[in-house]
Amino acid sequence: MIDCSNCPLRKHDVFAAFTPTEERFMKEFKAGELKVDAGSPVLSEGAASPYLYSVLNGFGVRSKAIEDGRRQVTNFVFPGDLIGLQTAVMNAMEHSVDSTTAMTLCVFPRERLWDLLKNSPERAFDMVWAGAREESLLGENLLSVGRRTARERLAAALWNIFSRMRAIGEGDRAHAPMPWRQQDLADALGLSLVHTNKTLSRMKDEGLIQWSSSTLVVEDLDQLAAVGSIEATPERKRPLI
Amino acid sequence: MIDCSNCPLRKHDVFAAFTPTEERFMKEFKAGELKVDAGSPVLSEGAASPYLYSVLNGFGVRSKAIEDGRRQVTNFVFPGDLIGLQTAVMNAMEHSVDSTTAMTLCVFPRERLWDLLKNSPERAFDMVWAGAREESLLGENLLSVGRRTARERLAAALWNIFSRMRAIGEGDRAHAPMPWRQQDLADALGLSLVHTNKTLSRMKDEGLIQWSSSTLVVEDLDQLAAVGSIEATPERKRPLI
DNA sequence: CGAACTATTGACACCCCTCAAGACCCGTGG
DNA sequence: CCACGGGTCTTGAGGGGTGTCAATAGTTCG
Repeated sequence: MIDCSNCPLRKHDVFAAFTPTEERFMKEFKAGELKVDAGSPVLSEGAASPYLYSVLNGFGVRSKAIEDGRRQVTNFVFPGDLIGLQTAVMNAMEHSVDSTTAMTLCVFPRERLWDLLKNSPERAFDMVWAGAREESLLGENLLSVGRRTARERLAAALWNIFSRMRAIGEGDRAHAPMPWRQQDLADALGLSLVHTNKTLSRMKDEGLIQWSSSTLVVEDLDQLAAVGSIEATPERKRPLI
Repeated sequence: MIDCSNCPLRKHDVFAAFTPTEERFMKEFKAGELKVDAGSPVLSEGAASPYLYSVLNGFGVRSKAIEDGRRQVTNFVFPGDLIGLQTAVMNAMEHSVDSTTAMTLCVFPRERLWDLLKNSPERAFDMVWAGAREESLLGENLLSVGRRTARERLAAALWNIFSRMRAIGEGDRAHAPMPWRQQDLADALGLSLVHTNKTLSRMKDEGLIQWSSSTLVVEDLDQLAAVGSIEATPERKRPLI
């Protein structure tokens, strides 16, 4: 039942397994696992949560909303992501997290965070790392939404999703799972659903991508990166310290 | 010369002064101070820096750029902000930081970060907090750029700037310094300079705001928040742990 | 087989961008 | 003191990218 193999709290050296001491420590920190169905809320904007989660498997979205219903998804959630850092460290969540597929989460009690920081500088580093990485992804998304055309945004977003899927070992050279709806993409890119759909159609017609039955097919990743005006840098896996 | 009074690395309890031990520790961590002129680069996207900075005074912007020159400012930089967390924890900066006014920065050597995390869980918490806060600000900005109209974006951005100025003790009830150019605002909001200017003019005509000679005047902050479709929540100052 | 959700497509409107020119502001040097 | 120059702000005209509305088709699941 207790499984730490996919826990993001070991970014200090992503290739290093936990030492026996660390493993024992982490198992003690872990409170259990949580399974949620597809399309369920995990954490809600404005709420405080006594728990902090890491994603063992499944996909989701982080999003923020305006009262009148407008929604912005700020990032896509992948296995290995940390959820609830904000609620752990501030008073409340500043964004919501919802599952897109069924997910299973690793549960950590927030009140033990202090012990973690005190007793394990490696884990402290990991959490700083996780925060910095999230900030970096948000910045990239902000650049897209603020300064790229619809076509570029879509290309960049699909490239990123493809890249992150590959990084967690999903899909193969040209294929990747694509669990999100067009509406989620539109909300992530600051576009309307209709325009997202039309732009996607055009990209399909051009043979740039294929997307059906929750699978994304990209023959030429570099071309996609070029269309998206992004430099195709793979995920940095190995922090320095 | 060594002054830690405005250092963000004490968010654990923002009202608590450093203990003598902590003070000694931080002074030892600090490598010196750096003064930069207005309009100078501090840290560049893609570069690694051996230093981490905190802002003692002055203002700046964080920004990302596309090769063809398009620029997105991701956040405004205020005194008390931490700069270079990404370079400290990942391999390189994912965004640039430039000074808007003259700034003086507190310099910390990156290679001593590990000691900091190991010896001071309070500081570790502070850094996690700083990262989470930055993420929260970016998320708010992303929501604006993706889902708000030009008018709303401007109102929200000015409200936020006003609010952050007040939080650091600048300005008074209705006045606040406004060091940035319209171009910076436009780049932060994903708008063109021209449209930013026209929308601002309209807001001035309506008496919603005044802005001249680097000073922002807002008589009715709540009205501004309403126009921006934001809930006027003040900065959270007191994290829980 | 129906219900609910998701994707697709067309028509039309408008918000915002681009281009372009001029005004203002301010430091520098003759 | 005034001319000059660069940066910033302002204003107008016109075009295009994207949003909204609305209706239909396709898909999934009970």
